[in-house]
Amino acid sequence: MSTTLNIQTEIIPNISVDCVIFGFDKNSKSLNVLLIERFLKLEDSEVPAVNDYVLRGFHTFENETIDDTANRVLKELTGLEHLYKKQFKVFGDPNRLKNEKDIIWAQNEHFNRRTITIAYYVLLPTDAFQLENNPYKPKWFPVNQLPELGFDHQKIINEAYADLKEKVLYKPIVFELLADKFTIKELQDTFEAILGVEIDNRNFRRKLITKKYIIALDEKQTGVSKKPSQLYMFSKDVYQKIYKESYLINI
Amino acid sequence: MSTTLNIQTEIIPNISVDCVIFGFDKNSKSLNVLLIERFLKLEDSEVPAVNDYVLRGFHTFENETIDDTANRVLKELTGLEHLYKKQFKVFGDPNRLKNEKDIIWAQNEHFNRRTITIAYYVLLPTDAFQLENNPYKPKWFPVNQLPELGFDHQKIINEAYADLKEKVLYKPIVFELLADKFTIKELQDTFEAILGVEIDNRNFRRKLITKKYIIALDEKQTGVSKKPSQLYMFSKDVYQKIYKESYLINI
DNA sequence: ACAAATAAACGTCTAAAAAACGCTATAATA
DNA sequence: TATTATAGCGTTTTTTAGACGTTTATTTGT
Repeated sequence: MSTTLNIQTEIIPNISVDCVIFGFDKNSKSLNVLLIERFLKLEDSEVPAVNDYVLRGFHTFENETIDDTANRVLKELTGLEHLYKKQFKVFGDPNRLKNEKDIIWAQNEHFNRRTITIAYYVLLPTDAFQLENNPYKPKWFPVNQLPELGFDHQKIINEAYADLKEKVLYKPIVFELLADKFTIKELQDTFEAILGVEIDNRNFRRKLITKKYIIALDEKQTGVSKKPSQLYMFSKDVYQKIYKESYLINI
Repeated sequence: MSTTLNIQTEIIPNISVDCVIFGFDKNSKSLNVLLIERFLKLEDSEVPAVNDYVLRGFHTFENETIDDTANRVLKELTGLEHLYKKQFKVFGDPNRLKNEKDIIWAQNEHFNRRTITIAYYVLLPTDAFQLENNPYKPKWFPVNQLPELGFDHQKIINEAYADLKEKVLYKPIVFELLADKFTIKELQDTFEAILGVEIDNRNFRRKLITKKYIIALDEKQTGVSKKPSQLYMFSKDVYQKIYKESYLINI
């Protein structure tokens, strides 16, 4: 037994945090969501009572901020810290758990029936960490081909995706979905995957390359069987200096 | 005693909803926030122990949605329903109540020390309802000249205002701060008050008038001592048809 | 009845940005 | 050395933003 002081505190039974983890896979050009399996087999039955997918979530501890609960979820699932995350909405409907499976699950886990969950979404490249050896067995699913989801998690993902689609148009958050060094084509692929549109490569390229916060590196892509492309990085510093306030009314 | 069935339920002691009510006063051209007084005089003291202002908030009932808690706050304070409201952030720091007054107040009201509050902001014209006869004695304060505020409410207002400033640039929410019929000048005044900038009247006018969802009415202003201006309305229907997807990447 | 004052409303020009589309360059590999 | 896929540059047209001058409608004072 360790002599380390154990400052573990109680969880708040009616407050949880769920994270919609969006990962962009630049090879398949697909925007994915990370889900874990929810599986329950009752003693008296042959078929599983619950067998679907859910978002990962934790209950908040008494002495913990909401952001730290989200960080805990992310650390546990991805091993990573300091990820871009956006707290976008609270889901607190008294009838959130309405279907049979959710009720069985809640009883089995001794959940509080009226739990409000504070939802975040998170952006990262899918290859930022490895899925193997993770005890939760998380899996990536394309955002438009999700499996059957438990609780109100389909709704949560829909709203996260809607918010992402909106924000990506006027905030520099796409870069969070890519590695530090990226090509203009990858950036375009990311926009296309998120928005579900086609973008003219020539206009997109010109528009982005002329931005002062998109910085060309002294490096080119390697290991490709075509003309290797120029690598770029995004400078948050430069961005913030430029976009102090622009006040272009765009309604 | 009434025979009406009383379906009053318990409150959830650790979950509350606070509303930042923004009102635009087109006469003073000022963006205001509605606050109520927080006053407490302890038996053994001459001077009040607590005497400042706060946002209005309620605890959520066990059988109530979060949105309905917000609606309850708004109804109580303004008498109005169906106001534009945006749930923008949760404030759930374990040390939210840190100064002396907040702790005295919390003890006196038997508040749960770890309460998370779900914050909304609301937009309406200040003349949409009357302040008189309201038992809470709410008062309007210009957003840039707020009095001393209790709890973390200054922080909540700051974040609401920051979110409003951002959203107003690309979502048609200004109209919520004006009456159904408005002049182009009033619209401009509203933008100027929110953003704290000056806008060229001639360019603004041209830009707005050409929008299909800004519809000129067969009416002019009355009771003004200058050339009366044309009244317009905002058509949400037309707006939504046009802006299904515009996908202009504006980073 | 008329002039002065004031804000509404319209117009013109210029520069910048977006959109549409044609074309060339570079590397791997067959 | 030819092929081919993608990277990357260029040109024109259209749209929008920004700066600023002018006219028009109304009330109010004389």
